[in-house]
Amino acid sequence: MNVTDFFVQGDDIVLRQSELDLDQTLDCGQAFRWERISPDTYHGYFLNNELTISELQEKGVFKLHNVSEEQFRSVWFDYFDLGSDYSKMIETLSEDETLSKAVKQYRGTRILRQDPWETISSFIISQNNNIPRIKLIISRLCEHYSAYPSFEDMKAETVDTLSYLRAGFRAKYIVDAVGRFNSGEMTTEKIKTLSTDDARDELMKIKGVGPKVADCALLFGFHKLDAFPKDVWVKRVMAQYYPDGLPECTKGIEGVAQQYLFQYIRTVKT
DNA sequence: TTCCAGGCGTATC
DNA sequence: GATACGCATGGA
Repeated sequence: MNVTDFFVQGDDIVLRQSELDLDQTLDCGQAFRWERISPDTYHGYFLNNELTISELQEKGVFKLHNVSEEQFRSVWFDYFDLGSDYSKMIETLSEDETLSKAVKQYRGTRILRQDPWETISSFIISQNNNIPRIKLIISRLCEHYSAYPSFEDMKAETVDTLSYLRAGFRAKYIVDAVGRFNSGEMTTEKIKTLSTDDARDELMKIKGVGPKVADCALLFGFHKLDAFPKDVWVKRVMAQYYPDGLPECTKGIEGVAQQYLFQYIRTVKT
């Protein structure tokens, strides 16, 4: 059992969590608003909350700078999914040979509990795009609004008003999503209550949201761990290692397995 | 210059 | 249902 342990130190929170790797968690293509500002430190945002987090010399020990205990408990504990036991999931996934290699190499990957609207809109931007440019487009959006905008904030946006994003053909998809949530046709509260399959069907009503974007939103924004986004990289790993489908040990946590396989196939030497 | 990037809509069969 | 192709943009 892997337990999260923390204490207050001055204005900071010191966190002990052996199953957390900042690179694999904050710079792995699940979130687009984190920047590595030094080898051991990341700076970024969740909604209107800003955070600088460093790993200390002692591995598995982190400092969350200028964070109160209240803010840690109410925001960052959930965001980093610190209530889940990743060592147990890793043990289960390691029953498979390829996954055991991926897990060994990328241990400390966690599935962040991000904002539903932010992940829906971010992964619309992600389609047929590369990670540096996705981050650039999202940074332009956040700079424009001084924070990640809600769909209410974006109510009046059109393809033309979004042209500064340089998002290309994706701008019309963002406008479509904004419209559906603002009209009340779609609500994140309702999607939360649906099964993964029904939630995917619901999200795919948005123009520009297909199975991959929907599954990313479900995994990273709604924490549905059985969602399994198949991007170009995961399709490669499936063709190479799992032509007959995922192994039994991934059942129920396919999304966690996916994140390890995504990292693995992007760097494995063949 | 051509190819590619955490895909999807549309046309066609 | 499956397959082919175009799509905005910018870096390699």
